[in-house]
Amino acid sequence: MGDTPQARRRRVPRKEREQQMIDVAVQVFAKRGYHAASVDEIAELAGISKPMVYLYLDSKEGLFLACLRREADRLVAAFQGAAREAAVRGADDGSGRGAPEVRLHAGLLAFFAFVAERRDSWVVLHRQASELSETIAAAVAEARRAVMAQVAELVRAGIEESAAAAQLTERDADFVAHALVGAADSLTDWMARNPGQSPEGVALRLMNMVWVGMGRVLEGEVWVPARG
Amino acid sequence: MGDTPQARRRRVPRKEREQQMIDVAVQVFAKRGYHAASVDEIAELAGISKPMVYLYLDSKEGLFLACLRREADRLVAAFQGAAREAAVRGADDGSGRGAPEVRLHAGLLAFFAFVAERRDSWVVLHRQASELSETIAAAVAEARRAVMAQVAELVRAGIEESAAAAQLTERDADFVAHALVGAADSLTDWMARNPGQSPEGVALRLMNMVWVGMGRVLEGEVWVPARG
Amino acid sequence: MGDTPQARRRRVPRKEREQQMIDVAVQVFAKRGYHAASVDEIAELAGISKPMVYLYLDSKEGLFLACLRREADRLVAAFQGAAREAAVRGADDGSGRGAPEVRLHAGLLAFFAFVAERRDSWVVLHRQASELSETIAAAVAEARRAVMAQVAELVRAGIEESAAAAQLTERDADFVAHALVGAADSLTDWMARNPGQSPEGVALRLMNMVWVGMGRVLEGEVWVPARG
Amino acid sequence: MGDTPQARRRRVPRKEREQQMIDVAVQVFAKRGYHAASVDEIAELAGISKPMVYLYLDSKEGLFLACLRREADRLVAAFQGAAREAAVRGADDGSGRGAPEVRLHAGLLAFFAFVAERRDSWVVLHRQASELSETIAAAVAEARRAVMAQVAELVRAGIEESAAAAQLTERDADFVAHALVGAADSLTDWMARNPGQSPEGVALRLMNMVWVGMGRVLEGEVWVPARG
DNA sequence: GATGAATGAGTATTCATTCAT
DNA sequence: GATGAATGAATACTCATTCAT
Repeated sequence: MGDTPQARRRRVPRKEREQQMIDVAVQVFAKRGYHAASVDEIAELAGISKPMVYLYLDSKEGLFLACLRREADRLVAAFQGAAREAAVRGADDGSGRGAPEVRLHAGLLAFFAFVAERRDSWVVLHRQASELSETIAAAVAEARRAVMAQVAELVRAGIEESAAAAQLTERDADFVAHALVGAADSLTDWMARNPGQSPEGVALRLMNMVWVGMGRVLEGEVWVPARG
Repeated sequence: MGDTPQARRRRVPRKEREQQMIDVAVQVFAKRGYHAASVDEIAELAGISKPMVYLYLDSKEGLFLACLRREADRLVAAFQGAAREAAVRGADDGSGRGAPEVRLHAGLLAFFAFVAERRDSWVVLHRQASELSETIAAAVAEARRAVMAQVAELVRAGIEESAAAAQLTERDADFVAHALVGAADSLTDWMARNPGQSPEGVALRLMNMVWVGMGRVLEGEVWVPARG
Repeated sequence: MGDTPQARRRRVPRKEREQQMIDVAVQVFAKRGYHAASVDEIAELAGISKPMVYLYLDSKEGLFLACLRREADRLVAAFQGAAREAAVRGADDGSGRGAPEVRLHAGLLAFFAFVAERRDSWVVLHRQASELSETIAAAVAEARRAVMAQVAELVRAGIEESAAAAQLTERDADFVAHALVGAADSLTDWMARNPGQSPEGVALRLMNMVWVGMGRVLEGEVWVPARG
Repeated sequence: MGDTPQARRRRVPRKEREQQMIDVAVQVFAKRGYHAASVDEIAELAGISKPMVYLYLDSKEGLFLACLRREADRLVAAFQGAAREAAVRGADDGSGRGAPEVRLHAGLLAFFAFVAERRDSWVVLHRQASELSETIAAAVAEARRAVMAQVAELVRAGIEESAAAAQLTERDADFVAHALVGAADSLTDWMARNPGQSPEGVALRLMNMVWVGMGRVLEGEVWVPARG
């Protein structure tokens, strides 16, 4: 009659159960998207019954929000933690805190590391995209690739004209294209929030920021983080 | 009692009806997201019955793909058209075609104009995000804003150190933050596609491209499109 | 106001509910045919909601298959049980088992008893015919009757020539006609499975089996089951 | 502008069009069953538009009835024609008409020939069975086979006891089993129409008719049609 | 703390049938 | 004689959510 330690433990404390649920839910939401994810599947994978989910997290929405909050906190903590640490390390430069770009670089680094390690968390935070059927997702990906290809080609052309061209690869052009397209996409939101701004203004600003930067880099100007 | 010409006509030719359906569908998909959009609503708003949708576009998926294709074609055409036109205009510089950055700038401009004019199309193409309930969408927006705020603060700090600081506003920092975050997000895909790349490498590249560019701009280096 | 014990209970164990569903489904499928039967109707008659049907039996097809299996098992069990019992009873004839014809007779008897008692089960097992509207069903029945009438007439003519005619009625001719037509119909499948067989061969075999048998019977040869 | 003779003729006379439709409809109804057959498919295969079907045959039901009637007439005509012809040929035996069994045999022969040649017609007339999905059809076939196998085994056992066993094959037992099962199935209707009859009575009658006949045949009594 | 049993409300999809030309 | 355009009505199936134990 006695439950062995290996048996799925009954009567697990609330906090622990909640974390189990959220762990599973992050995976499922990332894999299927919010709508397509079913509470049934999450409950089953978590090894508990549906009513528990509702008892602890209230609703599907509550469950998703819990995922969102936990992962967002983790990401922010990683970013902030890294930036602060860099500040502390840089504090001996006399300014009392690290240079902004050092902190920014540390934050970006933490971000990319987070995403590399916890893809699911990032997907839940930023893209509930896979809602879409495979057919549709493929069409979307194709459309995106077409845009990317055009941009990449222009970038490549720009690079070729530079003296440093030889050292630069296809992959570099691709990198710049991704950054550019991502920036443009995101600036879309900035435009929506700043109604007075004309497309002309936005395009010009973006060109200045990215193209000039790229040009400097090609001319040999390089930014490197100070030794930690 | 007479039907005005504007009254919803009966017995419209197939091609025309299809465009009507797609027009409406783009709006609804943009507003609700793929899953939450119901064929019922689309049919009703289009002033026709559901079977017509299925007769002409085959399925909900078919309908969405039709939207996707039409809008993607329009966007690509706008981008490409602008870039080519710029190339033609620039042909007298002796190179036989416009400089790459001129063409890129024209393309970006066309892109931002497209998005400004046809928000729905862009949402359908790129973000079926609003799948999410208002509550969730708000939480997502909040999370994003938190990230944005941190980045923007670092950017502002960087700007402040520059001599040109006085001329630069809150809005400029926000612009850079959006561009940076968007680029970082997008580079997430680039990382996934280039498995060897370390987060360190990506962060460094991004810093170089954006920060150096920003620095140059702050120092007065400005890129301007040639007079058309 | 008090619930009688007979009142439809809530929260019935799964196995029991499944049997209730199948009971109702057999009736409805028999009455309406597979396509015309609606899961809605079955659920309502069973006093439960549709999702329960899908939860327990998976799909309309699954529901039908469950009916099919249960009734087929019952029929086979009845046939087999009767045949075996006859074998046991006849074991004292020295052969160690009953004569084949005794067992066959017992099986046939069980079959006819089963069909007489559980018409619905038989209809589900063998004829999902009532798919057809009343009008069509009537036309089909009429066509069948026409065939039957012709055959019956020939049988009657055959009987009349025999000495024993006086004792034989209209009903007997009808019996033979039904047996003959049913046999012919079924042999249609046998033909399909034995491609080499010519219609001539089949017709001849059937005549030999039935007509000769009928002739012997008319001449007074009678088979009777041994006293049980 | 002139229509070539090969082009699908427009303006075909009504009777001809009707026959075209019925030809196609018989095929489709046989292949899909009544419900699963769609007027769309029939119209398309017939090379005309749906409204024509409704103009000429009134409704799906009307279309099916037209098929039913035409094929039933053909079958009855074949059966009757053969029987009459046999009667005429046998008229010189002095009775003024052929012996009943000769006519019956001729009719059966015509029937099996009809079914062999026009499977679709027979399916429409007698079995709208394929309404069922493949999965279900397979389960039904399996159930039927199980019954058939049991019966066939008893038949085989009966045959083995006979002196003539050596000459008889597996296929013969199968033939008898098909005839028996078909007869039993059909007698099910006879029972329903003759309420007083007990299962016992029916089983006994059937045994007498078939088993005795089989026994005679095994003992060498053979019926052969007179030379035509 | 935990769950098997149960459902209301909705959604995509299909099809026979008719109208306007 | 012939058809493209259009629809009302129905149906299988799903899912978040809640009771009763």
